[in-house]
Amino acid sequence: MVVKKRQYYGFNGFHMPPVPRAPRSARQRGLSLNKKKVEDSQLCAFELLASLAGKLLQESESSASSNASEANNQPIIGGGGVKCEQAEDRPLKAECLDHGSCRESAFVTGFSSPNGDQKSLLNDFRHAESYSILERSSMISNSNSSEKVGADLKTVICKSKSVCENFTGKVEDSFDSKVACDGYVDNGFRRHQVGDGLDTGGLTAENACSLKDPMEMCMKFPTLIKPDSDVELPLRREPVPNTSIPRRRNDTNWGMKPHYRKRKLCYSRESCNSPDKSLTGDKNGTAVMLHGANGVSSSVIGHQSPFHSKDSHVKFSIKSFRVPELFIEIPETATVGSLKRTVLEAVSAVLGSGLRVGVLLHGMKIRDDNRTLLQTGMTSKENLDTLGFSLEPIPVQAPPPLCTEDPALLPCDTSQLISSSPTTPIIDSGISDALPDPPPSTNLDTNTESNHESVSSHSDMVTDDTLLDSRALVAVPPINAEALAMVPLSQKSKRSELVPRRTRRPFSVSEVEALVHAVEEVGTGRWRDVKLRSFEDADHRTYVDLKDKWKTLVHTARIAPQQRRGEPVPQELLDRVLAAHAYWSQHQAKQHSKNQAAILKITVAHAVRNGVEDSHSI
DNA sequence: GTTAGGG
DNA sequence: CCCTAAC
Repeated sequence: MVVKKRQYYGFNGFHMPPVPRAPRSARQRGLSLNKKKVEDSQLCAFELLASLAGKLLQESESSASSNASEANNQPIIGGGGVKCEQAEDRPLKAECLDHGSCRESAFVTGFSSPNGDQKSLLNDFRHAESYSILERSSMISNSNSSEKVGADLKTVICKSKSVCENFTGKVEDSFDSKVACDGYVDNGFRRHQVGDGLDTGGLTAENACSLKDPMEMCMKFPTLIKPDSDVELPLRREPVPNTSIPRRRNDTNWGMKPHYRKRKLCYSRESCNSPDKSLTGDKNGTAVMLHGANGVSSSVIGHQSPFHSKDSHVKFSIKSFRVPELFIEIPETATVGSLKRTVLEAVSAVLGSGLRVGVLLHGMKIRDDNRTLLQTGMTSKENLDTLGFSLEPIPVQAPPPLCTEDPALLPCDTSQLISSSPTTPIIDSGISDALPDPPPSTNLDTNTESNHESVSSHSDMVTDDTLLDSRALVAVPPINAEALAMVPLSQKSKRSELVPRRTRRPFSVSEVEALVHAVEEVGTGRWRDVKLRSFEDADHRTYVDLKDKWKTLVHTARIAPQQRRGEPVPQELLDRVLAAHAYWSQHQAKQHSKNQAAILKITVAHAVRNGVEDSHSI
């Protein structure tokens, strides 16, 4: 199973950074290479949580009958995951059932080592307001440890009720969670919940342990987790504005960081590992957004419960949505408060402009709304892992320059999508980084992330996050679209309004004659000379006008007389036009000396022709 | 600023 | 005639 997972990630091209125990900094960078252990551990936590949650839900939902089979079959995507799930399932279920409320919320807080050294706790949370959170804190460190740990732990947060209920199969994702993590994980929140869970008597550590090896769980988890979801605006999230800032700094400590370079992988793993990642993800995500433009990817958790034969339902838990990128430029002297406001405004603008939801599977946007989940393959576990939702600005008028939203722009979309989607690895992050702005980051939030590493914390409000990430935050969508639209319009209007079209002044026969004569002498291609020679005093006749008139004269001469409009031009002049045009077309006219000769030739030719005719007539 | 062409 | 690209 693990292998699969890896492959999966591999597909993405990202390697999850291992994280488990090493200090974040170490992990993130150096360790990143070490995927296995760390990752696994991390993953496990999530997976466990997810799996547990999912199972609980499923069971609660489904009849008991399905359970056994499910456990076997359901393995989460990751092979390892499967086991965990299975093992876990029952215990969890039992727990849930006992409690009866499991579906409402299940939380797992600390996970311990597989061996049992570590403890894992599974808690039930019932507070509606609270969101269930799965953390793998213990893995990293003591759950008690506080914020940092929490941060690292970060993981999946769900709205307790809705989410939990929804969870069926696994829980994925997470990156996003960063926000969630921030908020909750830190501090008190986490503890609080934990405490609740314990008190509640929900799942206990024991249970958790029983579930399985944390390691395994972790392993699985990763698979579940999707990298793509980067940032998130957790729906649920409570605002924690004030705290947010401080936290972030803390977050940084947390160590999450972003690896933007591979956002996905980073996310996934990091997220698992630490909350930072989420932040990172944001950033990365942001970057991604830039590319893509649009949207917003969401961290989604999809659960599927294939087992239930009854009516198969696919459950999705959408933790958060990434906010479209916003670009914020603000003076260094601006206050943090103003920065927040600025970001908030930007975010509000984006959200307020109207959004539509996009569904991505395997990084591909599913545009056909008529397809069933089954048809799209969304019901399969594997696919679920790659499932993602995106918020896209509704194209208001002109499609934004970016490809962002418009589905029409496949490439862009794809890229974006891809980036967002966990499955596909994304490059953007790199780009974003590149773009970066060291400066901006510095200004804005230094803390946030000038380094990817430093993490921004999710803890902060979305806004905050946004800001942080912001180094490049731009609400691409609506704003750009409008702006774009505006530009063109304005331009058009300009011309008409500002510079009224000149009044039409048809050439008189005499003017035509003068023009023909001039062209015969200097040739075509020397309109300025023609102007000077024959229309010097005619201010309303520019050399461009003369050129255009010659063009029309040639055309007129070539068409049937009946087709000609306007004041009739003597055929004689039209003949001269054709003669001169033919001549100069072959001679490139340019030298005056030659011109003179040319003139003669032309004249002669013309005369000859006429003469011939005349002779005949005569 | 001119040319050359498309609109 | 306008608008632009290309000189």
